[in-house]
Amino acid sequence: MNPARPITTFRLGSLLRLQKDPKLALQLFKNPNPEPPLKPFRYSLLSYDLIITKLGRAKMFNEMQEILSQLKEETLFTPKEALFCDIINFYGRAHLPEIALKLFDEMPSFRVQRTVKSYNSLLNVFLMCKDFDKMRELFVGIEKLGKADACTYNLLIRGFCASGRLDDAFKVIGEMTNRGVSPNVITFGNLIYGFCLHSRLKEAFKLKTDMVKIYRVYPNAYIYASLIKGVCKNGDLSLAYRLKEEMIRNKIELDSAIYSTLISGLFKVGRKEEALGVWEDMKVRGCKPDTVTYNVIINLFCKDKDFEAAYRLLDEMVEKGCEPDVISYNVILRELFKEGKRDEANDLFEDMPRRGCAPDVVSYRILFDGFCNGMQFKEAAFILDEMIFKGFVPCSASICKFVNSLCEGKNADLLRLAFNTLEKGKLVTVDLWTMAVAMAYKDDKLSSSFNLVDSLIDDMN
DNA sequence: TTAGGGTTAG
Repeated sequence: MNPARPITTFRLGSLLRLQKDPKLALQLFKNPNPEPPLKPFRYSLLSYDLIITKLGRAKMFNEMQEILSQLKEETLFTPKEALFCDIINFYGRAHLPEIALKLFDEMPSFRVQRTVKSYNSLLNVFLMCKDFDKMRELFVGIEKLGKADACTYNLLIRGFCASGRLDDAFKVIGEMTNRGVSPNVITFGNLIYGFCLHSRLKEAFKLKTDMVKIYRVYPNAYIYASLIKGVCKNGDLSLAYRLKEEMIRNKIELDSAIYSTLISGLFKVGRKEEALGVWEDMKVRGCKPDTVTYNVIINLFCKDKDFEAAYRLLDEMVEKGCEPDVISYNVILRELFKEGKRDEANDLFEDMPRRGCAPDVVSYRILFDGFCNGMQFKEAAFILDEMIFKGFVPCSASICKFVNSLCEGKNADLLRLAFNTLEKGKLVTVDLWTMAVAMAYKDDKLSSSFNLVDSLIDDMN
């Protein structure tokens, strides 16, 4: 960097935009010029927006709070409400609803006027966290801020659907129209999605008719996707095809979601060739497959034990700039284990970070269960330790099975190691203790068994 | 980025 050219307010914005690493971006923000400045650096609102959203996306909340405190002291400009919507959303995704609420309450001290937009963002946080009581409580309090809009009611509908209260969800339409808010295509989409999810297809289709007849709102691709998935789950593939034809007739674009649903539905009922036909048709019609579509096809080849084809698809995704995600890998990992290709699976798992994809809780569970089923308990213990260290938890049934196997195999060393690991994750239950103690007593060498129990207890303390 | 669909498995 040329020291003769100090970084200006404007240039900091451009540099922040380019810096992908949030830590480096923060460094740059805090110290734009290495030389001690003659006068304090003047930040732009854009720089604040960029650094705060970068830190929020990276879940670097302490650092983000620090910048927010600094922003609060700026008097030359007032931040936009949209920035606070973003931050509230970041806290929601991190399952920190109380902090989101606190920030919402503090907005006026940033000289930001709260409207129904930030209120809806907050409502969405409690929806994400499945705190439906709190949603209801917030909804009752909205009058203080303004009028609930369609988005507010749509969030409420999702809350009811998520808690299985479909009839209450349906009643929201009446409530909103009574208050002069018109239901929109998202309102009907949410309801149809809920009905389809609970296999109440008749009501879903009735709503699709009524939304047009009564409200003059027309179904879009989102709604067709829910319906197609619903009828596929029911095994009615001909109806799924008819819905697709109806979309073409109504000039609704067949997007990748529609194709993913159809291909997946066809494959699940054993119509593999037809599924591959739709996959070809999709490409012929110029609809670009995305990560989800590729995942559906990868799943198809994996279930067919054609791992070479699955790997080829992973490469094709990278070539086409459509990055494989954790599901792409989990699909392959699961099938590799099912086929007993545990070494190959482990290699792929270990290669994931290099390929730019961090394993998630599902990946770890696949490995842990896979090694247990293959009686590779040492490897299972190793994965267990790694996953618990990362804050992921195995299924309780898997832990039980694992401990049971170690007991049956009288594998005292691994058992001690496993208890140690499980304790770190606070996962040792009474059942597991009972199993270990029973094993100790069953052993004819009673004295050494007491030693085992003692050492298990010692390790805990 | 105020709200919605489709893929793993459970």
